[in-house]
Amino acid sequence: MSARVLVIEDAEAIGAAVSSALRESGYEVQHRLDGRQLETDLGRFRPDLVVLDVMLPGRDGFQLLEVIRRSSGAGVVMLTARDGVPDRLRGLSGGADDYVGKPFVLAELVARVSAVLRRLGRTPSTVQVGDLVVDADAGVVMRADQPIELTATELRLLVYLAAQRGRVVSKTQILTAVWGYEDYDPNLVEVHVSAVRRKIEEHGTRLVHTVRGLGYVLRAEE
Amino acid sequence: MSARVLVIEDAEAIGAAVSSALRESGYEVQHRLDGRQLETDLGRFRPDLVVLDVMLPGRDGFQLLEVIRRSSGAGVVMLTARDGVPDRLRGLSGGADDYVGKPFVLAELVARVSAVLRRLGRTPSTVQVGDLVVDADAGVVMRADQPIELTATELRLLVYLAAQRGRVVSKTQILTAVWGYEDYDPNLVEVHVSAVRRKIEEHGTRLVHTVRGLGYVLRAEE
DNA sequence: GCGCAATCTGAGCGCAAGCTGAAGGCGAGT
DNA sequence: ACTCGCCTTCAGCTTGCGCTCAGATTGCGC
Repeated sequence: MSARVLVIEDAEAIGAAVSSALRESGYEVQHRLDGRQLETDLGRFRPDLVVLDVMLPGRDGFQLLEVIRRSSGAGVVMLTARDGVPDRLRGLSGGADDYVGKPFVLAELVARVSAVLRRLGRTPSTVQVGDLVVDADAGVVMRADQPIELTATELRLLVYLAAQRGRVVSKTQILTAVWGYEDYDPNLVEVHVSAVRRKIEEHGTRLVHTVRGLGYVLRAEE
Repeated sequence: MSARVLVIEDAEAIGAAVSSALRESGYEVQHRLDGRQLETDLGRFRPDLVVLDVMLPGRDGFQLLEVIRRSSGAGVVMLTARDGVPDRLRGLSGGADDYVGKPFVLAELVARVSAVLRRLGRTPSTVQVGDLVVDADAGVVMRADQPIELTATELRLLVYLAAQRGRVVSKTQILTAVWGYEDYDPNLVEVHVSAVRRKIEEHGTRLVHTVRGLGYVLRAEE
């Protein structure tokens, strides 16, 4: 069900932060400090996607990228230092599926990882909850076959809730996943949940349920 | 079975309180006043998680964090003074799995420790007792495949009982684990146990058993 | 069986959590 | 420069949770 992501990043700090952010988004994650056992990991862990730092001790990211391409169908998202054009071009021409320039916001990386996985078909692009269909790739939301117009933020919020459907997510989780914030402003989430509700529940039953003191769930029944 | 937690906190009082709260939640705990013998502890005690104060004599929390990351797979929860943004960011970018700002409620710390351990896969996320399923992560409780609506407090209480299933827990233990209270008000626990029972035992057998003079147990049979 | 302590539970109140309409500010497009 | 739409902040309102209390009930010790 949930996709496997291998993170290769020698900076402990970043690697750990990335790993836990991805875990919170529901992926199964393994973290390595270098690419030494890459071949073994590809065989054993069989990741659907690899998050790859460019600057690594031993073999660098581009060498590892080739290894991955040669022996696995995994997607690759590269972390390039300082969004420099040279690296960028090289990464793309080397066949990375996407790249993120450091420093980056965790939420952005998670979003790109999800996008690549969807493109590869490893993650369903559309989620259905009752008569609501959320197509994260196309950015389209339909309720009872009627298209619904959402703003960018509302869409990100709903996509996140859809990815976590059936599970209660706290406002803090939503804040970090959708906005990448660290500071806690519950009302910001409330306002946008309210907006989403107004649009998707206008002609139908309640889908975004409030769980007082805990957060929100996207769920059809009850 | 039970996870090992290493607490490094120079304030005796706080360290002792944290340790005993964690012990009451079923963890095996060791408490150190500084990080001098951290490497030894990591090797001998092999903690699954380290609760780390930021302000410490000798090496500070961030230095210790690096040591832990380098030589152990343990999770890390940091205690940052006064929830200040700088510390907070530094903690995250430093790769802590979570952080708790002082002053904090014991129950919150325990909850976060449990959450991190679950994420790391050291503790099962769902507990099953008879036909009752408690998924602490998703915040969902089911009885005989029927979802049950609990309030935040009721859920925390049930999650705690589920984590201790089969073991008799006293009202004091429940109070510190769920509320973080120091003062003893048995009725508070009784009221909420009553509420939980009403909801989860409405269409089924008794699960939360009273053990007069001792406390409560979550158990299927008898 | 009696008495007392432990436990249960219904009721009500206060307040924090959550909702939402309104307004300000900012960026994009014209 | 102006407009338009979106994001965010703010403030007042509503809701329902959690706590306290008190009377009922249970079970243990003698």
